[in-house]
Amino acid sequence: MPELPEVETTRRGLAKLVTGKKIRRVLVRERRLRWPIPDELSQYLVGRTVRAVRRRAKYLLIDTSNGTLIIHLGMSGSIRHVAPNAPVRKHDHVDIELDDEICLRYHDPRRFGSMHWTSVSADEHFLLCSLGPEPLGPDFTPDYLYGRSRNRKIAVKNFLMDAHVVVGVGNIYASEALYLSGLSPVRAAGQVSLARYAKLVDSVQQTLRRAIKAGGTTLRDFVSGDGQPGYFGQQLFVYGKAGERCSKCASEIRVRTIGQRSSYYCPVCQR
DNA sequence: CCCGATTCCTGTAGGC
DNA sequence: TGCCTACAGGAATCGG
Repeated sequence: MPELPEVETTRRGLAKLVTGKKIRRVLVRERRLRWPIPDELSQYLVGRTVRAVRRRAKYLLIDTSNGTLIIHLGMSGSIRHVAPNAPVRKHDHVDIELDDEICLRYHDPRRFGSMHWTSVSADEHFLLCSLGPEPLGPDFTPDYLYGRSRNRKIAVKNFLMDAHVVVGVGNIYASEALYLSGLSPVRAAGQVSLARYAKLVDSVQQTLRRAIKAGGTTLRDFVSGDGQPGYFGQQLFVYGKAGERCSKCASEIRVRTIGQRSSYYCPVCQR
């Protein structure tokens, strides 16, 4: 699924392709995504020029002269650059055609993605206004995590995956980062020391940076390529490796369900 | 406020 | 070989 690295790769590809271009036509084949695509989407977009393509959390923000299109790729969404008459595949839900015969095609089998329109600052949109800091930004600090976690009884893994705490840390990266920092995924968030949170911040950033680097080589230009997710190629320490040996202590890696999600961990290294 | 459970959806993997 | 079921996951929302 598109993780932060895939979304960022998509953003870079889109920015290069559509900045400064005028939107000529919008075709919605299936409006039932995570939220219904607004009926007026075409009215909002057609005739407008793309000013910039930004990212906030896993949201793509396409700024035009009169507002912003907010796109989430959900679990299975992708945006590809195709020829205007390219054959339509199953689950090709939306086309956005721009100058120079550029056609952006939104494809999403599971329809967990979404498209919203806002005519004011996207940061004020209800989906974005209460999001936590970017994990690779200056506000994601040990002090911040420590402060937010006091008196919280929630498992530290769920805490880390809460987008109101910090954005962009999905199930895979949460398992990996907790392993790197030697923290048990089930430990209460409020019972983790400042020093441990410092280690965790470092681990999250290291994990994401490595994934972005892998995404950068595997995905190159997600918009014009096949949109193959890149995280498969990256080095995973524990995720999906139940029964295999821990690379530090050779204990057997375990899997258990925490907050309705599979969590992989080393029972010896993580306390 | 806090937290766990439920929900959306379909492709894929595993079992028999 | 083929059918059937379980599972995966982001994030809003519901219920206690």
